[in-house]
Amino acid sequence: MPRNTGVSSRKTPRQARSNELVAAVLDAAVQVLQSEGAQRFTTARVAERAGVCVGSLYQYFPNKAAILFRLQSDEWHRTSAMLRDILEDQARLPGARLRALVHAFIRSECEEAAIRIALNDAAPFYREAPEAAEAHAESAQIVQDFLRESAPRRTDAERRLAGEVMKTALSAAGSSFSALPRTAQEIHAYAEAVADMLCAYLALLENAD
Amino acid sequence: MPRNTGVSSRKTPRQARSNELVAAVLDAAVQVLQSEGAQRFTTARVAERAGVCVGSLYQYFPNKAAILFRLQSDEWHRTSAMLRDILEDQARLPGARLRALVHAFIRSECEEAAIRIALNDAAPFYREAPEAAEAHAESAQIVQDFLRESAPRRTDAERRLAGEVMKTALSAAGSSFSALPRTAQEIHAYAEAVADMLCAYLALLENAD
DNA sequence: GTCTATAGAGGGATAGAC
DNA sequence: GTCTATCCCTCTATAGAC
Repeated sequence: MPRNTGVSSRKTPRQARSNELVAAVLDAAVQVLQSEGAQRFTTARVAERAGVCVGSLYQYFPNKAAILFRLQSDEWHRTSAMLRDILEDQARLPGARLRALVHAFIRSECEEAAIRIALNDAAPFYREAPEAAEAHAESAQIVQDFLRESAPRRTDAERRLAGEVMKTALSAAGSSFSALPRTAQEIHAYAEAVADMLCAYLALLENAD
Repeated sequence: MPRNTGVSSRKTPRQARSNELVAAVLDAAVQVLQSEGAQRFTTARVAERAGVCVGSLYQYFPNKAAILFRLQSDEWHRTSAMLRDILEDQARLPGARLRALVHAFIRSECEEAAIRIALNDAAPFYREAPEAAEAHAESAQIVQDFLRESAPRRTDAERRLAGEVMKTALSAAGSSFSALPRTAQEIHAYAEAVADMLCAYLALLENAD
């Protein structure tokens, strides 16, 4: 039980201990996804890697999908936070913000490519979860706020559509590009091209019809 | 054996008969994917739906992945043909061709949404196949030819990058949008927004630096 | 709370009869 | 060429000891 070998676990109260187990499981889940892929992602493997037994795992996660969803959910929140941080930065022009976001996003996708691909493969297992819709709405709202500021002459409906298109394009660019290992130069060049496209679209939206 | 009840099968030569079985299996595979989803896509179910036995199925397909790959491959070829037909139409301006392509593509994605989602979910099973790379290269070449014509002042490297970005954006727009059932109006409005983005990018590429 | 052991279900692929 | 029967494996989830 690697994570519990320290003295600390002995003195840790119940609640924290359970959190440690949860943390260990999630940590192990990431490792299993990366090293074995979504197809070989099993509760047994996760439990073994986490140094706990399957039974314990099922005390904190109702099923396999819950583990995967939790990983995806954490990822979504990190992404939303990045979105918000960059797009709400009033000190820069909208176009510059958008360009910065693209670079940051593509870079981060490349950094955790293996886990992201595997999570994507596992999507069928957690796709139905209601929280998935919430996470989507959260990031959509951030983009909406950004567009309301930068393209005030457009209607809400136009902005909703445009935001959807931009978000989809960026997200797909990240997924597809990070499927292969990339050098820093490649990442920069690709992000620049994506930013060119999104910024050209933004410029179009900024102007009146 | 629904597909072989006709008299024709009795007189059909061996080769054609084997093709009939292959066709029946592929047909059934599509139905199973649509009605049951990728997770419940099993050789047994496909065979049952095709009205053949598992053993026969395995005489024409070495394994489950081969069936799925064949479906995806057929889909890729259809898409490539559409790409070529529209983008090579010299009678229209590049921007108009691109816009037409977007509309045609989004519409076609919405028409076969269920099967496409399921095939996507099944991607881990056939992703490694070498033919996957070929199919990708084929459509990439078509886009390259289009960009060479419409953005002649760009370098090959710039066009390669831009083509990749555009293809990814369009493909993702189709996948993501068609995940939910859509009305004709919604389809048109969404395609229009995607076309706006891609055409804005194309206009940028058409101009010199 | 945590462990071991296993029930129970399902699926991929094949052997061997016809 | 086609079918039936089935082997063998993997996996999820739980029961019950400690």
